[in-house]
Amino acid sequence: MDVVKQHLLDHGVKPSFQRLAIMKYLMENRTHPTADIIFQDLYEQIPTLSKTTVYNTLKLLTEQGAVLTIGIDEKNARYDGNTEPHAHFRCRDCGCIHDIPVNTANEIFVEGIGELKIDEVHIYYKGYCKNCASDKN
Amino acid sequence: MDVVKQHLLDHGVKPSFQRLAIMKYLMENRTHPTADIIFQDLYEQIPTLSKTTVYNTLKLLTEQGAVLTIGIDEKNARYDGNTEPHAHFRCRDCGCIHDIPVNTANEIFVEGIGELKIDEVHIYYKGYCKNCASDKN
DNA sequence: AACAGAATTGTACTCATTACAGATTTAAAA
DNA sequence: TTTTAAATCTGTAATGAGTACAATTCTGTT
Repeated sequence: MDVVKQHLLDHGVKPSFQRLAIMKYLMENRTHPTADIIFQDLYEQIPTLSKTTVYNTLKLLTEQGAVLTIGIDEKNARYDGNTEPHAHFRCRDCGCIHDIPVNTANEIFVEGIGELKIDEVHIYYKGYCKNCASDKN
Repeated sequence: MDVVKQHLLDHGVKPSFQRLAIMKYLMENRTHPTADIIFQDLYEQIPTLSKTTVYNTLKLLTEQGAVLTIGIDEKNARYDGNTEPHAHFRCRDCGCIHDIPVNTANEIFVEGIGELKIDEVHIYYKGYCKNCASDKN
């Protein structure tokens, strides 16, 4: 069966036309897009798509764990179809976002957390990417 | 000399009346407040204070490394007068934010970052605080 | 086919943050 | 001390991501 459809079903999300399109987009585009970029791109193929649906769907997918919402960009939320544990880097100059292979799952076991019930960890790196760092000589 | 004034000078910030008030507030209130909360509280003592000044000052202080801007809350930016390396926790229920004693400075040395020049790391934990976890029984 | 509930759509709205231009303060020169 | 320019601060208006909501469409079931 379709990988995208199966992914939604695995996370208890009924695979509607729009949900499939958005999930497929995130699985094929590992660019950590904003909701608006997803909307713009999909709107070309699906002219009946509403921006509200994109927001609603991304919220649902995040709640069900089918998608990761990333808060590394102060301006907009970014979305990631890769839910395997990993960290993120963002360039201060060009704003590009890269995956960083850190097993964030290990980070959940922390000293000195008292009685906090931690269930999620986000690690955000900031700095300059290869291109932007070389621009600065 | 005044600790607050010295802190600003150490970070190359000219210690104006407003800047001192905002920096002092952040050093005395380790509650990770929003810009609006800072404004509300200081406005009682300084009725001439402008919200724009609070935003401008927090931006300046962050750029100069005198203050940390925290992105753990999707709604608003939070500010922290403690610039020593540490991580943050936010409760999904009540929204409270706690410091977590993790030496984020160590996290800067990561495998597989390619040629990225990393200069800052943020670690955000999410879950339920002691009070909110017990409410759920 | 008819109905009920779920999903989608479009518009109006909220509200954190920023832009901007005018007023005020600072600090140093004359 | 007065002058002057730069820095800082202020208030209002604008921006723009995200949400509320009510109307519409779709889905699956009797």
